[in-house]
Amino acid sequence: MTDILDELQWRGLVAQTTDEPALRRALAEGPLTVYCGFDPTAPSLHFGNLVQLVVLRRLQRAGHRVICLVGGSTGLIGDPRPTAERMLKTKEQTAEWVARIEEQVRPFLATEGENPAVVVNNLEWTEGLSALDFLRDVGKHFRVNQMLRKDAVAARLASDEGISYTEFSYQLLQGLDYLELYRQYGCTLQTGGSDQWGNLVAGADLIHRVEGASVHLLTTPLLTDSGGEKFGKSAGNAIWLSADMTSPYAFYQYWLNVEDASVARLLKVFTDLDPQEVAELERALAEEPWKRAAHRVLASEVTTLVHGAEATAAVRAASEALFGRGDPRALDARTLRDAAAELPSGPVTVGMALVDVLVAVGLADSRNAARRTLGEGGASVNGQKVADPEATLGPRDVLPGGVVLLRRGRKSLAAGLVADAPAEPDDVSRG
RNA sequence: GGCGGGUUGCCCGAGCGGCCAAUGGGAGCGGACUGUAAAUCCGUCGCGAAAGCUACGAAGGUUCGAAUCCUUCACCCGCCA
Repeated sequence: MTDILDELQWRGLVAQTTDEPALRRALAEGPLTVYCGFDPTAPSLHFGNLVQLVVLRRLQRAGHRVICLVGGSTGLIGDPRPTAERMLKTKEQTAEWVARIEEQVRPFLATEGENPAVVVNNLEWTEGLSALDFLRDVGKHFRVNQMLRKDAVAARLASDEGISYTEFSYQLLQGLDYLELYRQYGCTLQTGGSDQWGNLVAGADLIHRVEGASVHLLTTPLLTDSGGEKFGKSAGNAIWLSADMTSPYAFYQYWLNVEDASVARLLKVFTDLDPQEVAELERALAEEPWKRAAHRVLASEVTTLVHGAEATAAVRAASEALFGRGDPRALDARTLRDAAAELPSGPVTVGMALVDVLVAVGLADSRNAARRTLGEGGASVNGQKVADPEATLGPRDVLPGGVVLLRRGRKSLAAGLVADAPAEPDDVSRG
């Protein structure tokens, strides 16, 4: 599989492209310069951005020049969402997030060596642009009729929320980015999620009008599960790439728990496994689903990509210790402490009501919720179900290492940490 | 600038003086079934042990009593200019 476009297609990463034969030819003929933009809508990139990062990564490996654009200016405006107007963030806030994202993106791309990826910020060419120049030089090339056709814009016009002029203008800014990168770097391919198609086209059209050149576009499909839900949410929260927002443990667990029906697809998208290897894992999944071999590979590979091999090893060890069939009370202090370090945790004390313990370690949002969980038989201490809402933490619940393993439901684990583990003669921690 | 409509819990959306912590759906959470999967079924879903407190865009007011009525403000939508 030498053709990069073929590979991207096989991996399920191509939703739409401009003139496909032309794009294929251009990719084959020599290094192309490609860019993808990331707007700073949060202090970290998330699951959805990871798809774009792996596309860039593959293109770079195939020998193409990669530009990663961080939207210091577009982030100040906001890409219209179909549902509702965004809240404007302060310029300081945006600048801070831009800085974080610029750093976050680097490990995914080779930024040194013979074909280094370039990271740019579109504020560079928009900050000094006057409103008049913008309207004359950029605005004049856009037809409102066409802008109205963009899905998100159309949805907003149809809703009772409407759309501000600010957000309506977004596509001009993004279009300008492509033109700028075309001029500065000879960039002729832009990639993005399929929901970005309208924005990408805006740039390609602008280049066509202003420079008379035809440039390429490629979008990736939205990844959804068998219920049609977007991937990348866990319990309603986004899966972030930043370890402080989604811990490596939670990240690994997310992938490990992906529904069977989607594992093969995700392996193709996010790992470098070849068709044989994927087929092999698919067979393993069909024949011995309980072993979750494909899930394990997926979770390990992606966690390694995002958090590195070391973090992955720690998280795998913790997962295996905690979800092994054995009784957690049989684990030694060191294993317990290492595992606990990967979990959400909180300080607890002997004698504390279990209700408070669940809140302290973050397994319940309120004491009411904790009580409910207990009443529903959904909580366990060190693997033993506890259904009594009045229960308290006893000295015997403290495992070696001063750790108490709390579980809510099937798979939400947390660790209670006893500050001064009461000296249990035989097995208490060595520090 | 004028006239009319709107702002309800995570989301959608009912309620239009007490029976409303607020119908219904979705999401979420827990249980059963399993494989830390999917589908399905059941339960649950503001905070508080309770008294009670906080909540229906914001602030005031009327009333024994307001999400529901009045006033002002903010924001959104539509039509007219």
